[in-house]
Amino acid sequence: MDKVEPVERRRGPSMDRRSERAHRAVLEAAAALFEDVGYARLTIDAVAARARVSKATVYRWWPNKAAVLMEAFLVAIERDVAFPDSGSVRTDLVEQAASLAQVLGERRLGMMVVALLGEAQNDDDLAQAFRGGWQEPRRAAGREVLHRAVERGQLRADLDLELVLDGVYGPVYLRLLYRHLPLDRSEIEKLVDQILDGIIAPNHPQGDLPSGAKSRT
Amino acid sequence: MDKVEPVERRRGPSMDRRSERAHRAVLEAAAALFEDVGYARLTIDAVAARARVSKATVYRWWPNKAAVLMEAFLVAIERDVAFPDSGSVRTDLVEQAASLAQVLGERRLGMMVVALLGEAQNDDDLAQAFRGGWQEPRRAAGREVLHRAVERGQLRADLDLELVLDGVYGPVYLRLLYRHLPLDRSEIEKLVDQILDGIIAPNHPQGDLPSGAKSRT
Amino acid sequence: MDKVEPVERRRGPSMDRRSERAHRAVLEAAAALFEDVGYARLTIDAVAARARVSKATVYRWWPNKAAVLMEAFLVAIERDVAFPDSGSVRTDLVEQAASLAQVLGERRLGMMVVALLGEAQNDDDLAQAFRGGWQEPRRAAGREVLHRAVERGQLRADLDLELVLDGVYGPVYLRLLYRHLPLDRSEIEKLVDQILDGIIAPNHPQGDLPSGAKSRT
Amino acid sequence: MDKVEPVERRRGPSMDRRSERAHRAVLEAAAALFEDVGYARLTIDAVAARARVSKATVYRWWPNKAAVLMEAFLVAIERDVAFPDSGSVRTDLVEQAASLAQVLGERRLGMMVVALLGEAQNDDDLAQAFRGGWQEPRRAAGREVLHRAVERGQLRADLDLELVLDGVYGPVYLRLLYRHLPLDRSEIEKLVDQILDGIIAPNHPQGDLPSGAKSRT
DNA sequence: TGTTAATCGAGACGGTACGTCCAGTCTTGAC
DNA sequence: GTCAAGACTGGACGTACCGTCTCGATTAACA
Repeated sequence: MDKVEPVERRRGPSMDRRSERAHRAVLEAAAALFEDVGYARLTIDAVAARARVSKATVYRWWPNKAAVLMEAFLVAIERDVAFPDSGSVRTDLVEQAASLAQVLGERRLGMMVVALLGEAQNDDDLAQAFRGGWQEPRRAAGREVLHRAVERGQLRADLDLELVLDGVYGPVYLRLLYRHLPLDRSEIEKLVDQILDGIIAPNHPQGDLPSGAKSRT
Repeated sequence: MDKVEPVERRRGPSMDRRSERAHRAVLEAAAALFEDVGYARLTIDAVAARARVSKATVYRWWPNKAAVLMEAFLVAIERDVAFPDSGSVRTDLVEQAASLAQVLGERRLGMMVVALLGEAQNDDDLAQAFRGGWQEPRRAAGREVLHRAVERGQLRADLDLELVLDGVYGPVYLRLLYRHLPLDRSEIEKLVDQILDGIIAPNHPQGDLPSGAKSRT
Repeated sequence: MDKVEPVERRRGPSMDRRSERAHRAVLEAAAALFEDVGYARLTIDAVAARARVSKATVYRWWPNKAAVLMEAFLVAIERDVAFPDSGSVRTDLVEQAASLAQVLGERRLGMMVVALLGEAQNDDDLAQAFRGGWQEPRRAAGREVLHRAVERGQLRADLDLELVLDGVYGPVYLRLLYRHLPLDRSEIEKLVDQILDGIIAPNHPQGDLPSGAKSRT
Repeated sequence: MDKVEPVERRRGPSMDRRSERAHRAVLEAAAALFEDVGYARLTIDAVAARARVSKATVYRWWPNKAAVLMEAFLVAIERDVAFPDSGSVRTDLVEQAASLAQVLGERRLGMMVVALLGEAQNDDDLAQAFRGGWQEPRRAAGREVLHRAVERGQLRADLDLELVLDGVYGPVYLRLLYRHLPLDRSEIEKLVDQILDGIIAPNHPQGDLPSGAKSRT
């Protein structure tokens, strides 16, 4: 991901002239304030004040606080995308799940994701920016890892890769957003093992095994 | 679950008698308005007006709109908890995942979950009510299913059941809250199969199999 | 004038319940601030702050700052209307002109009149309130004085009383609003004499005397 | 009045060349917009936009919108000054009052006078420009007329000419700015007659006639 | 004729106030 | 004695202008 190009930014011949300083200051202020007070109590007034920028300037470049926060989030995480290729699916998946867990596990970023997810339910522009800037690049990386593993014969050929991706990322999200239990490195390894190997007891006659599984014993 | 007893509800001597109509009307109004305008634009004023109740009455029984919505959510879903016991893990897990998908897939309820999840990040009372009224009962049912399967020898004995629960519920949440892809019955079945059986190719020499898996070949 | 009934005040069954304290405080604050900073720099924010009232309360009862100021003005001057009846037109007119001069000559009130006059050019509600609350009562008093004088035979019977009123009040306004020259009591007396007696030289053959005047020599 | 030389105009070496088009365009735009929206809603932004001139250019030549409007007003009326000398005071005064009434009676110009009068209350530069560019030339013309009439013996020698000027102009202002009654040519003639001849009934014993008047019967 | 400094348009900037909306508290009058 | 009705303070909203400030682009007078 070379450059975040937020959907809500108006483009024009003279856009470049706009104050880079103001732009950065707003994003930093938004991130800092978000950490202090959370999304609901975050106000554009406060962001503008902390960034020593006028409110009008904020509204000139972003349509609402969700958009500001989205860009702040994307800036904060954009360097973290990883396309590992160790030759081992297991290692690569652990790597990716851990990278995701690192972002979501950081209090500030995790809360941002929930907040943005909430807003995106009612804001298509936001949803699109979220998907394009955050979700899809990560899934693309995961898809790549899985694809290579299938080609190497490490994974079954008949997999629905999207479903596998959900199988890996879903539990990470769930743990870190509900925060019902911690998710450290060793848990992530257990999770990946579980996904790779399945959970059924070996050598046990299962009355209802699916075709793929049946052939395995 | 006989009765939802929301933590945030203040109790008083005459509460049960006088407020019954008002109480119900508020929850109905909140649910209806939420559907129309979403969480952010839902106002206590509007709820009170629609319920033909004074704002003071709303504040007498709930501390804020998140609490109102939480109770409305819990009322709306409480009949849906399922403790299936078909004798087959696969069937039971599909049943439970489908039950969850049904709730989250219903536009109104799914949005409520995200909204409440967002609010709960900064509101411990809310988080507790959410866990106690929604999340934990469902996990308990799932845990029960898994426990029985382990006892029957259908699942491996060394499993971390919490991690398995996350493995089942996580993907369902992910799909339905990000809405990147649909999740119908057949997808749910594929998901459960995938979890049960794992995804590694059979008979393929995996250089990095975990200990548990290694012993299986 | 028993009661000022500002046009912009919404009437309803529960209007009387509104906080008398807030109402008074707003008018006082508006008058005080007007004196300090003038009309253009008078802000509703400042009025609300000084009155220790929320901005919403101001806007609940008045549509804009001109309306607030109008009511403040009417409250400030309403006790000053005079219906003198000394038996002498001259005395009565001097009395009334002096009363007007006293209001307009007071820096704060004079400036209010100009400001309100300016706003009233583009605001019919305001113009009507201004006429009804300020201008017309005073003209009515003047009309009464003139009418009695005509009946007593002190003034010519063929006068256009409205024009006479303009002849008396006009110069007072002009002096006090342009402030080109002062207007003290003795000037007012000279003015009234001038109006009563005219300015033509006695016994001088005027080639163009009007009919009424001609018969006078 | 050869040339309007507004106090607020900054002069520079090459001003006359470059700015001519812009200068005129601004004044025209200001006048046109004033007519449309009135003083309060007239904005420099709008003036600049309509004149196809940058805001900076407006501020380069005028300190504020009042100054722009003042110059627009002076440009609009400067050709209207009249120094009539018909030999008859009555005719000359009617002429001058009518000339004033023509300006004030034109909706746009009348509103400008009120607006400028209002602003001038708190802006000495403006007040001075108003007096020098509008008020005083007209009064000078009136003073001249009165002076000649006194010299010819048509008016009493003991008059306070300033008070007489106020007596003529004041009513015209009052009528046209309050707009309580129209003021056409015949009304103006009646007004001048009234001022010249006075309003007291001839041959009526006035108990309180002033000295000048007493000697007249 | 080509250089250069003044002036221009465009419009972003930090501010201030606008007028609206809602949160959450409090008062009143009717039932 | 409760409740609806709704006024209240407080404070954020998003908008509109203010007056200042870069920017290039244009231009007119001088080199």
